[in-house]
Amino acid sequence: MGERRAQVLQAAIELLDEVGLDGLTMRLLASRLGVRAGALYRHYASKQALLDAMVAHLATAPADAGPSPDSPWDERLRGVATGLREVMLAHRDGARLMSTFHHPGGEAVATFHGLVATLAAAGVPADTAVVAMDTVLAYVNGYTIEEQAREAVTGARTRERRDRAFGDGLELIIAGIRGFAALSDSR
Amino acid sequence: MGERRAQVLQAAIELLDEVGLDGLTMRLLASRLGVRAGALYRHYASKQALLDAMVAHLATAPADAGPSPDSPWDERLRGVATGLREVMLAHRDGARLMSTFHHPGGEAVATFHGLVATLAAAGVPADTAVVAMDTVLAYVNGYTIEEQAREAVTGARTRERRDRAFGDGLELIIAGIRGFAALSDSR
DNA sequence: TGTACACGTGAACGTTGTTCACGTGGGCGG
DNA sequence: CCGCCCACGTGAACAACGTTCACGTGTACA
Repeated sequence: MGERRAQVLQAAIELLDEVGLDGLTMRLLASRLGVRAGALYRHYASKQALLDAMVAHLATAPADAGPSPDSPWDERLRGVATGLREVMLAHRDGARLMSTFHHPGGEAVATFHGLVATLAAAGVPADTAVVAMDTVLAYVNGYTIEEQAREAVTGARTRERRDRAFGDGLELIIAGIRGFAALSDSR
Repeated sequence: MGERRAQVLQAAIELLDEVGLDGLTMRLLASRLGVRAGALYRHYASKQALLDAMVAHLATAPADAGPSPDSPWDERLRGVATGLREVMLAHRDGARLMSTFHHPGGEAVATFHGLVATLAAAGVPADTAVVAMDTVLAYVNGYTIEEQAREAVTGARTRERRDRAFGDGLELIIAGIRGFAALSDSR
């Protein structure tokens, strides 16, 4: 059924990388498909619906490639954080796109709870584990949004420097979590 | 000179709180001032220029009310972080508004460097101090953007709960910083 | 008195998302 | 083979947006 629907979605994602979120207009997308703008509404009820579909597609694509099933909690946390940033950086205006989307996310909450459980098993109090996850997520979102906003203005730092800065901040948060874990665990 | 200019700015800020960033249109703002849309361009070259002015005005308004001039570093950090969040929460779509603005910010960089110096004086290595500030800022931005995005959809948690969650995450980061400070400081 | 200037008008331009009555062609059941 | 359905697309229009521009005002100052 939704074969054409998928083609529209893919074309939209490709166009996003070419012209950015602001340049992504229904008429331009239609012309890229050899079609008039009105035809797109056969497949998506609104532009927002299309954007939502794009986010859902981009977010669930590389859900795998995790660090490992049962590695130490800090390693898993690193994997989730860098993976989330990777997803956002993978496409132009990726962070801004994601932030326009409002959903708990079916698969996202699963890994979220899994990580919380892992933290708890490592000696972190349950409520602190939730706080830790929220903090890391907020950090990743905030860092990446600003990173991509800067990128659009001036090609400031190299990718390596940004990776390093991101990792340093992440390690700082992990150190903070470790402190709370140590409270109820003897080293 | 720019008397009318200031009136336009204030009306824009008031209108923002009423209709939100998406509802803030030049025509509506003009009608609020008993004027046609074209007249606004006598005072601001473009809508973006108006938005920039709004950000500049909102960001520099409550620059004072700091925690204290020479309190311990963690207390100052808390003050800056909660102050920044407060500024964003003070107006509807405040976080989104700020994120559309690209500037180092004259006064902002001053307090930034001041805080870095304070951290360094407290025993935190200079480069780690910079990382710490960047991390806190990214956290505050990320947390507040998502907080306000959620707020627009569903009136989820109460303000107190959100304050507490924000503070908990902040304490976690501060704990992480303290760990690095302890490395070169006894106790 | 006259001239400069700050301010506002009204109409238009181009672009955006979105709608709607209308076509068109292929596949499937009778 | 016929007829019908259905997915798909057209083309024109609508309302709203940011922005521009030639043209009017009044007030203040020389």
